[in-house]
Amino acid sequence: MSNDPPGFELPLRLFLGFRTLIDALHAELARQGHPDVRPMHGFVMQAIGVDGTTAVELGRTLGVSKQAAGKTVETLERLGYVERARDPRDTRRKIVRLTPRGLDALARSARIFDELRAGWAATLGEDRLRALEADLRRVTPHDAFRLDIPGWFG
Amino acid sequence: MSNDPPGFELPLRLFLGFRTLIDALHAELARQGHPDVRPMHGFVMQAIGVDGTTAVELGRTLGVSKQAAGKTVETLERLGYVERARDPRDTRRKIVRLTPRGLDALARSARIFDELRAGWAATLGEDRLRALEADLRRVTPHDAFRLDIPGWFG
DNA sequence: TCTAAATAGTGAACCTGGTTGTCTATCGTG
DNA sequence: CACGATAGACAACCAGGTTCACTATTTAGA
Repeated sequence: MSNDPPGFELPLRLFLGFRTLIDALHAELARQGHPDVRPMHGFVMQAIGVDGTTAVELGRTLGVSKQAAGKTVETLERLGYVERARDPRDTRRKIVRLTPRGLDALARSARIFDELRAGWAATLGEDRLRALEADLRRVTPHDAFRLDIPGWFG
Repeated sequence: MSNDPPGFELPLRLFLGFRTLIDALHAELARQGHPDVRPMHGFVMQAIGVDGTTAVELGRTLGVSKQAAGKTVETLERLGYVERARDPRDTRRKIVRLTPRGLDALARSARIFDELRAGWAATLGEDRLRALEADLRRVTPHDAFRLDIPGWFG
């Protein structure tokens, strides 16, 4: 295997690919009226989803403590992307829901991601891109949406 | 293109692939006597390199302020992975060098990354993996080592 | 040559996002 | 109906990032 690329290139390229897409997404999102949504906020809003959730549940989804989830929700609330309301069936709970602005950001993100993917397809060819996605599916955990991105660094 | 996978899967898979490798690396690194080196430290040590560097230079390489670079060097120093010494030709500068322990961690990382890549090659086939790497090279910035990973989140 | 600009490092104050521990209010069950 | 489990909030702390300000040294130019 002495002719193989060094192993460290693989994680590097994966990360650069990820970063490239996320940076492009947020540049475009800023252009479309969402300049202050940070990469992490996108993932959090995705995790909140259109049906809403609670801080505890969100923390579990994202793999962080409920307090950390609560703090992030607070900042998202300050930015106008989510709102909280008491659950009438269980007054301990506070349902976190996306505001129209939050839903707009989410919808735009989905469209922009599709466009970015189309850009890659134009460069690589649709078949190569599909192969790339298929290969990645084989070497990554199957339950896609458990990213617990926040804070896994450090 | 209505039959294409949704665009958001691509960044997700790239990130999961990256994360999978990094997590595996650090699990193995911990097993091999380096339990307290964090993912970010690995990138920083890689950026320091075998020849050493300075805080300012390191900051530029990593895309963070010199103060931030300095702080990270401090913690790495506390952990015994780097040491600092004044540059005799320019007494303003302090050269940051990897200690033997730092070099050991770096060497082990390289070997483990190679092994992890071999694992992917066993799953996907060497040709598919090479194709994946080649495709990623085409859609990511060419100058590989400018990751400025620290803090690009948030 | 000598002064002024540029550079290296450091410290302080602050921000974000993470942690754990503690506390209260509410729910649900034995 | 009392007690354990759960939801949320608050505090103290940590890591790593930022900017601003400052000192010490080097370098370049009038």
